[in-house]
Amino acid sequence: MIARKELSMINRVISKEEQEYLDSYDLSAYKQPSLAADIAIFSILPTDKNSSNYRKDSEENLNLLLIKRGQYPHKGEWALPGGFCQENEDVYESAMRELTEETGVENSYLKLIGSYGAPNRDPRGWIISNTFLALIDGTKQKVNAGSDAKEAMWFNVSLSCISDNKVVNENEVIIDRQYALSLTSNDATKDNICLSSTVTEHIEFKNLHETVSYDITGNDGLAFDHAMIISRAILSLRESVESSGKIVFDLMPEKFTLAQLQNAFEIILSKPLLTPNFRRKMAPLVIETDEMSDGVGHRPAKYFVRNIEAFY
Amino acid sequence: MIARKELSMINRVISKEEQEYLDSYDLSAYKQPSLAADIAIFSILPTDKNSSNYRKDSEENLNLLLIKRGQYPHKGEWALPGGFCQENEDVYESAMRELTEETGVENSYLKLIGSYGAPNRDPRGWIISNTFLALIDGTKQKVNAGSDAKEAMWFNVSLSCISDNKVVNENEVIIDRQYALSLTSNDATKDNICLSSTVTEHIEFKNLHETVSYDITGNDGLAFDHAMIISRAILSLRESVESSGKIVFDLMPEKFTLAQLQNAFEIILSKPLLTPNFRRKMAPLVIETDEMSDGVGHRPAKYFVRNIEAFY
DNA sequence: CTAATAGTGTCTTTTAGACAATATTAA
DNA sequence: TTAATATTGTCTAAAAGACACTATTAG
Repeated sequence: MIARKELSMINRVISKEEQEYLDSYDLSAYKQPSLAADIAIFSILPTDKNSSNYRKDSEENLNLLLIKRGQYPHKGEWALPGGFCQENEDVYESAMRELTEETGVENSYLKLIGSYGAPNRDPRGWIISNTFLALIDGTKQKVNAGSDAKEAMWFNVSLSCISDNKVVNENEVIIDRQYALSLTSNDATKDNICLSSTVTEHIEFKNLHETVSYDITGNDGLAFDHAMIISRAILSLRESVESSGKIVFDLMPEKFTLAQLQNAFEIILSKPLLTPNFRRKMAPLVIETDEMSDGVGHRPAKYFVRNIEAFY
Repeated sequence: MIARKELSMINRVISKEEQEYLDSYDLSAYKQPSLAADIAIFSILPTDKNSSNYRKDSEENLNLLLIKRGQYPHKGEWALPGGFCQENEDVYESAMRELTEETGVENSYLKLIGSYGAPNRDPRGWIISNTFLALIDGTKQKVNAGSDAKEAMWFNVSLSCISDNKVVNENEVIIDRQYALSLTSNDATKDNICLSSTVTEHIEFKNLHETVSYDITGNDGLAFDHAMIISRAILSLRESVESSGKIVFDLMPEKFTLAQLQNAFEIILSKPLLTPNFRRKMAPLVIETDEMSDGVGHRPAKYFVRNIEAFY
């Protein structure tokens, strides 16, 4: 829900002395990096396999958009959509531009969640990636809306903690967690593609301060350090939803049922919620319409829209 | 509390074909920016004026560290500490390096909060600033610990909303807010320095999506777009504290009284809290020591330390 | 003693959790 | 009718808000 654009009108008189300084100033005296914007674009989509039971709703899942690299490095591997930041734009604009190119979506929730610049992360050289979390309405997206021939695909994504080790000493805590990241292609027309990775999280609290580091300890099919970036994007998404929940609406179409909304919460938080309590909590944030779902093989549900006044 | 360091060990076999591709690849074919890390370093410090009343505790305030620019551009104006990212480090490391240089503090809470790259933000050229929020224990810091002769100073900082306009149409919300940012030097030995700025926040919800932009509409004494960056850092700090509160402990020394802790919350949230309720909420996060404050002109207070187990 | 701050007890209100029960649809 | 999902009601438990009250210190 937060797409940011910064404008600073700094009207300043530049003296002759300052102009001379500026004219002789050489930014490239220090080596400059390339700056990329990489985006973890999530949406909620139905899984491919339809249940044979006409009564059952089709299952939904968290999906992430990846692009198959057509060129070195990491040719043939799957990577987050992204691109280099250009001189006439800030990095939010780069991210939004890439997002529109890949999905056809003009606006979306877009939030800066990290910056990655480990010296060896890209064999082409010094490339820093500012990474973004984007959430889009799954019914709106059109993969490969852009004209370029990149192969883009939605993947069912899941991140689960497979080991969690905590050691508490006096005034000191060390936590090691391993996460299994798993991605499977959500497209029946093509062969099933499975990508996976193991990411280790190391948290150290010592001398009154916390240090967190991440490491890729296993990787199958994901380019660069993207397995780590994706894992952290998912953790960041969960955190955001836990702390307010309002961003979940960015995954919804204009009109949605409360079951759809609840489903989205459950998918992101990886835990079931009690329906009556969920509805009670959402009540002030939505407005009932007079439309109903139909042809669903069971009792139809009311469609709701956001109650935007309650958001501000 | 979160200082991040990323390590990705990507062990990959590079084919001859790929090596040839890499050898001929020229990153500088596209223009490259300079990347800077700028840090909003906050701490809570006593205000300069001591009350004449021996019973009263000295007042405390939120303080921000600024550096007087000794060179063009914006020579003589005050700016956030920061510096260019170097090739052997990621931008978190640049931020931490700058922080240590300026304050002598080795570890601190450090969080990426934004990226600024408007084309005209720096007259020297294309400089992108990844900005960080840092919180340090005010009793530990030593301004100008580094050897360079930069003039660094703590400023009492306050951000207040001076106008708030909301228009709700059908499916559309437009909000315009003006914030007054005010900074006054916290150093009795020098002349009183007052910096101020007006920053406008524009929020638009339209076509199911939110767009937020910020603009500097008045500025006295602050360099570049730093008035906006500072304002947003303060808003970001408030948001973090509202959503969990745990980061407030990063502003505390090892041992602190509950009144000190409550004071920090009140300063950041700009609102008074009810003491009994505050103590009840903090109880699981702290451990009582057997030390007490003394010589305070009134009933002494117990010192507490963090209960680190409750944080994880 | 007094002003100032430290610390406790308890009542009320709000919010969250659990679960039973009823309602409606397509086949 | 039935299996599936939609929707409501209500009881209980926990958390948050409000405020009266007692405790301790330096001067």
